[in-house]
Amino acid sequence: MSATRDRLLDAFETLLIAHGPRAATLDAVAAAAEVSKGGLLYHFPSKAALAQGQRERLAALGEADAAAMRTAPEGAAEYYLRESMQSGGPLDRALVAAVRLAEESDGDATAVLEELRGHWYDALLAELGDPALAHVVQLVGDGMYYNAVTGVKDPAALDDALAVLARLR
Amino acid sequence: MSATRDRLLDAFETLLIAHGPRAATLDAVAAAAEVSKGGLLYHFPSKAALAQGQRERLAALGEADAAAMRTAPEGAAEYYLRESMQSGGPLDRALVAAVRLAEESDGDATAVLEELRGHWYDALLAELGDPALAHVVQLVGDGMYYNAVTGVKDPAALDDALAVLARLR
DNA sequence: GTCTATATTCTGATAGAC
DNA sequence: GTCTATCAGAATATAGAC
Repeated sequence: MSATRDRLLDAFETLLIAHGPRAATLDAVAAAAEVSKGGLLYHFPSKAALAQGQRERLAALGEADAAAMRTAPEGAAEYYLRESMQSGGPLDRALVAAVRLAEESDGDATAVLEELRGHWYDALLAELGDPALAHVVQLVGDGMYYNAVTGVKDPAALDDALAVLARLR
Repeated sequence: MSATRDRLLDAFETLLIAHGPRAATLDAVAAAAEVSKGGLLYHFPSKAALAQGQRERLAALGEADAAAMRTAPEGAAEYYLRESMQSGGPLDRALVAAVRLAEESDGDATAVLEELRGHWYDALLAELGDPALAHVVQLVGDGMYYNAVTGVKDPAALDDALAVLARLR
């Protein structure tokens, strides 16, 4: 993996997260990665290729995370909720960036998000044993993400979610 | 309220929902509303003015909805969860459009979303009486929205959420 | 209130030098 | 692998006619 290639993906994600798809232009990405536009287009021949590179990065990080859930000492559910709140890590960044791209109607990004959702649900179900409960825990995590994505602050979310979860099992 | 003005806001929301902020150009909005670009710019002198018009529409619809929650026969929580799943109504459209705009930075859209969130939470708390539970119900609703916004299908969400909610009270 | 025409800047992409 | 130069088309916005 080329270092420049990774810098370009980092810059692309940073712009998507901070200012949305409209700001994530080839010009802006190249400038943020301190490369010329020509340099960018050597690694990613088109904007679609850049988006695809981002999706591949997310898929790799997401699958690793689903595996980590299953062996987490605090259990898959708590690991998942904690992860949903946490902001700024590589997975979180890749996920928020992909959500921004998904809004551009690209069915490809939605497909990756949907597949990862399935992996996370399976890990939750393996721990909790209850499909409806696993589903609701996942929705709570989704809700935390939703707020993070829209910029809404909700600091008490994790504590309240864990408290209610404790009452349910 | 001018009819053309409303048609322009409708077209703006439709484009934001279907294809994201990049597709919601002045040209495209004007064409979808069957008005010329000059006609659009008479009603909304800039793109920022168009976005502001959309935020005002959302604020009005959202406040009316929070009031409706408090008098809903099935109770505020069920009303809220059902509303979060429902797709295509005026409030739903305005909300999804505002989320897309919120990503373009501009704290203004986030401020409206945050304020509406507060109204909905107050209505949930008034029915449920339990802050942590009200918070979790809201997060589940947020989660349903998150999936709707990213295009992920999750048809069983409402039934599972209502089943788990029944166990909690 | 709505239109057409135009100015200006931005955006994605190509070509070719180094 | 990276750069500069350049192009065609799109985007926001203005001016002025009707």
